[in-house]
Amino acid sequence: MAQSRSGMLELAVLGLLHESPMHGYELRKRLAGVLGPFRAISYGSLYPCLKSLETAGEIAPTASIAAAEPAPASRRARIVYALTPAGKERFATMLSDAGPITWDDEGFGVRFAFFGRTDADVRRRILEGRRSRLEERAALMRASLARTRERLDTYTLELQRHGLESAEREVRWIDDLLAGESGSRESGSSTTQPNE
Amino acid sequence: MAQSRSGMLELAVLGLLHESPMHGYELRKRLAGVLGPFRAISYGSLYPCLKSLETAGEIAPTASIAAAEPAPASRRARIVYALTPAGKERFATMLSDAGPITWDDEGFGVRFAFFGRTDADVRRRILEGRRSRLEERAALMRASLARTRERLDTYTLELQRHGLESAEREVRWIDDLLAGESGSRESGSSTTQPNE
DNA sequence: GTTAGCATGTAAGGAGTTACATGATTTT
DNA sequence: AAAATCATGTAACTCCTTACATGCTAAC
Repeated sequence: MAQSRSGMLELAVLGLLHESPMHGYELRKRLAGVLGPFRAISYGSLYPCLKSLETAGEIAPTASIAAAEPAPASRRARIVYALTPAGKERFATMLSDAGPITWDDEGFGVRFAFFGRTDADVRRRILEGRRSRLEERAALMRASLARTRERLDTYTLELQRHGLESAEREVRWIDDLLAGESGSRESGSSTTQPNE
Repeated sequence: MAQSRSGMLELAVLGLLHESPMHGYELRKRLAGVLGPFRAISYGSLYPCLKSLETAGEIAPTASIAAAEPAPASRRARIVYALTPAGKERFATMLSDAGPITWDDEGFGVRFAFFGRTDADVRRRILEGRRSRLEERAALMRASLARTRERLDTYTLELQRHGLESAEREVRWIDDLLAGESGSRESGSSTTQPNE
C-alpha cells in the first residue's frame, strides 16, 4: 500500500522511536549513530518514510503537549512521532526474524545497534549468520590468494591480503561476542536497561 | 546524451577492456574481482552500461574474428567489445582525477584495482585522500567512545570499538603502502608490467 | 529431445540522492 | 532586518536490482 516500505531505514526509525518519541529532524541526527557515523540519511528519504509508516498505522504524530518538555513554547509545527501498538508489534517481529539481509555489512550494523532489545537466541542466530557470511568471504579471498600465479599485480594482491585479514579479525571479534553471550545470560527483551 | 553514465561501473568496465577485449558475459565475471568478490553486478546494469559506452564512442564491438581464439566456431552472437582511442583517453582522464568519490569504500576499491596503470603521483593522492577519510571516521568514533557516559549499551560500544580498530588498521596499511611507494619509484603508466 | 550453461537484452521498480520550495525562531 | 538554524516537505533523477523474454550450443 504505502510507498517506500522496506529495508533498514524503516527498522532504524522504528527502533529509535521505540526509545522515545521524536520529530523527523532529530530522528535524522540520531539515525547517523545507528547507520554509522558516516552515512547519514537525507530528508528526501526520511520524510517520505515517516509518511508511509504513518499511513501504515505504525507510527502516529503526538500533539507534543506532553510534560517533560522544557517548555520551548512553539517552534515550527514540529511533528513528534511515537510508535503505535501496531508499530511496536512490527518492530518486535522485525527483530525476531533474522532474514538474509541481516548478514551484509549495512544490515548487520543496524541490527547490531538494537541488540540491547533483541532476544538472546535471535542475537545468537544473527551473530552466527554474520560469522558464516564472513567465513565465505574469507574463503573466497584465500582461494584467490592461493592461486597466486594468476596475473594479479602487487596492488590487487595487497588489497586481498588486507581484506582477508579484516574478515578474519571480524570473525574473531564475533567469536568473542558469542563467547560473551554464553557467559552472562540476559534476555534483552525482559531485562531492558534504563534508556533515557 | 547517453543514459546510465557515471560512477564506478563505467570505470571498472573501461579498466577491464583496457586489459583485453571482452564480451559482456565474461566482463561480468571479471567485474566481481574488481568490485569485490562479493558484490557482482547484474546484467540489467551491465548491458545498458555497455550500450551507453558504445553510443558515446568509448567502446566498439569487434568482429571477434581475431586470432588467439581457440576456434570455438560460433556460439551465439557474442559481442566482443574493445576500447576505442576515445575510450582509452577517457579511462586515462578518469584515472588521473582523484575525485571525492574516490575516498569511500566502494570507490577506493575500484580505483585501487587499477593502481597498476595509475601514475605514481595520482596513486599518492588517492592513498592520502583515503587515509584522511579514515582518520575522520576514526576521530568521530574516538570522540563517541570518549563520552562513554552517553547511554550506549554494551553492544553499540563494542561495535564502535571494533569499527575504530578497523579504521586504525587500515590507516596503518595505507601508511605501509605509502612507504612502499617512496621506496621503489615506478610510473605505472610507462613501466606497464605484462598483463595477459 | 530436454536440460544446462552460454549470451544478450528490456521493463518495472526499489532505495536512495540532490536540489528546490517553504516557513518559523533565534541570534547577531 | 539579516543571517543562521530549526523544521518539513516535494520532484526529478541516479544507480542498481529483479523478473522476464529470447535464442544458441553442448551434453545427457
